[in-house]
Amino acid sequence: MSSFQGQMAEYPTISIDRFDRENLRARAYFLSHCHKDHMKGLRAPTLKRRLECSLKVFLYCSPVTKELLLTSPRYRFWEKRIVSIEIETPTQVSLVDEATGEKEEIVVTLLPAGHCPGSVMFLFQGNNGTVLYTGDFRLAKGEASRMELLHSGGRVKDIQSVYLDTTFCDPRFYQIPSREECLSGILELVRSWITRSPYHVVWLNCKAAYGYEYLFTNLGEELGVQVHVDKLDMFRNMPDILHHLTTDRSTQVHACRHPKAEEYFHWNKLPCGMISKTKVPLHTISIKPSTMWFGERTRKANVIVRTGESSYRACFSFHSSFSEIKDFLSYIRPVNAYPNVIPVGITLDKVKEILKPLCRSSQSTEPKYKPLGKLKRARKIYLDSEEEDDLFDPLPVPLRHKAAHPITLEPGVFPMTALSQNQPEKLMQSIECCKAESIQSSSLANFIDCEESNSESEEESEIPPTLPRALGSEEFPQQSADVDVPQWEVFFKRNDDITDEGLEIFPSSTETGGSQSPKLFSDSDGESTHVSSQNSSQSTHITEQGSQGWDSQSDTVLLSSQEKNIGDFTSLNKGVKKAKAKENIPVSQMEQNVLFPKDIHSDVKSREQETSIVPSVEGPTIVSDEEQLPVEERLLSLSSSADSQNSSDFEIPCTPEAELPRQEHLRYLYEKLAKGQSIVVDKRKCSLLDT
DNA sequence: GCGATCAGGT
DNA sequence: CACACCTGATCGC
Repeated sequence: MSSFQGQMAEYPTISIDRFDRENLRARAYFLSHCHKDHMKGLRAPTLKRRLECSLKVFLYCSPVTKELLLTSPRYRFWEKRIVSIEIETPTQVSLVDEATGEKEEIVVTLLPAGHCPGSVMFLFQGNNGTVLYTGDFRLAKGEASRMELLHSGGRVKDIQSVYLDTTFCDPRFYQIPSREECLSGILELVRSWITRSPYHVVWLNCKAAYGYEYLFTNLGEELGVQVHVDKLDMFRNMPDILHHLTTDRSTQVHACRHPKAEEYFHWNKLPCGMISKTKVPLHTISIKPSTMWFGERTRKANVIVRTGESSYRACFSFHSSFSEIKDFLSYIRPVNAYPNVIPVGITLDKVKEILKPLCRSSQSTEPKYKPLGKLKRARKIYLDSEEEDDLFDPLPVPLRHKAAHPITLEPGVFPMTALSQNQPEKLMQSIECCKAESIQSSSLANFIDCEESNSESEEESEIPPTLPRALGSEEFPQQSADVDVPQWEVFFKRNDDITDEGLEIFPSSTETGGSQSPKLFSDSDGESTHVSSQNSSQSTHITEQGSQGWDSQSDTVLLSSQEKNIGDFTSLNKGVKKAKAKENIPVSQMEQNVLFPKDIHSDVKSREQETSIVPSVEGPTIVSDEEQLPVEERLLSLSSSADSQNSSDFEIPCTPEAELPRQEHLRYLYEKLAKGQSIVVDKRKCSLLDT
């Protein structure tokens, strides 16, 4: 639950995700996503009144968030005052004090947050520096490195402060199975059940909240079923979601709700009232999405846990795990990181303590223990699972430079650039300097119910489903009206490369006569716990063979019985393969990748497209702050290389360390080490533009 | 009648 | 575990 009060130190005249108290004086409002805990005060009469007299106050959000928000009649009064900003399009916003006429310009960029439809992070750039408000987010490891607009000049931008979703920022929540793992687990459970007969139905016990849609759409796509929901008109302009939903109760997959749903379910009745189909009683199982987490060294267990005869919990998280947060933050390396959420069971100070070493300032002040007697560029032993397994020493300071300040503009919003969304991605390194030292395992069941509500319940829209909404085009003629059909993919990239690992635990065909429930818990490997009772999840906390390499590599594998077969590089290769399939990297660039080590989540980014903010339609010219550095030169070339010297004020090493070398290269390095040869790495010269 | 707050539930 | 909502009761405007 967000406890962010709405204002950031650097830009106190804007309010984000809070609309009460001090925020009533804001010059501009931002909404990261449509969950209630981020909308406090948004429909209060005080704000409504203020809006009536302050004609220059607007609410900025993503097109999908605008759509979802305006579906609710209670927020309809915002209609003329919401400005949707396209994802990944730096846009200038004028912050005007209506009393004094004082004006400040700020450039905001919306970055997909992977939390729910429409959810974004806000990157603000202005006179008080660059700050990132993450809203709520779930980003997989390495995803920050693929965000074009977090970078500039081939490096991560110089970010002063990050206002961070710290929901699971506690070592207790070290890992949460990936979206893909959870999805495929649920998928196979549902498949194994509904293929038994037309009378076998599944109730997805989801709470009133946006965020389950990607589950519905994936079930729809994989199983060819539509999901029964109570309402779908909010998605009327989102065909990719709408297509997989239905209000027809006769489907085999339900996500409908009812206050007495649990009671209904006890009597084999669905929340929508369905109890039989053509007079044949239904066989129903319930699947309750819950967050399951695993400690740092815990081998993952199944993403599905049976909690009763016909009840299951399925792993599902809207928020990044501790290791994902750590990866994100240590990549961004802001000067400051402020928690937006106090995780359960720990204090604000404790969270700050956790965040601090991930911030830049800590690097100079906190001496880090380093083992003595290292060989030059000696390989570190793989210690823990989620870490970067740096092949090389982390450099003390990541490269960064400040973005150029855009020129001042008239009030309103101006898209600053028209970057292609499909451009190849940057190859950026992850820098992992700080490993969690001790992870206390919880003896508690490691799941949390997944609930983030958004629905307005009662009197919801009577809008004709087909009518597109008129946008505030008078105010902002540069925004083409009625064309912003929200794109679901922007928020959740679907991974088309889901491996078939783990599928064997859900025999979809074999019919076991005895139990009504699908057979779920084959012991996929000797030690992973699997369960058919409620105490199961505790066993997932069992700490296993401390620092063995292989289990640390298996972080992308959850269900697999192949875990034990994972060699040193299996998951690396898999990662590369995934990235390739997912990101549509041009063949030529993939070929380049072969030549260089790369992080499993990194991709080569085309140089020519950098973060240069170029004029789009009528936007002003904002110049790229620097020339691109050739990515390739910063990669494996371990000999000294002249990285681009353009505009270089300082010589600072680039940060290639975090790229995980490819198998071939590792072997090469190992061979050299085995032969007693030293591996020489020269400091490379890179430019640092900011000061 | 409505909003804010709290207790209780999931 | 206690999330992040919902519902219902109470209180004050």
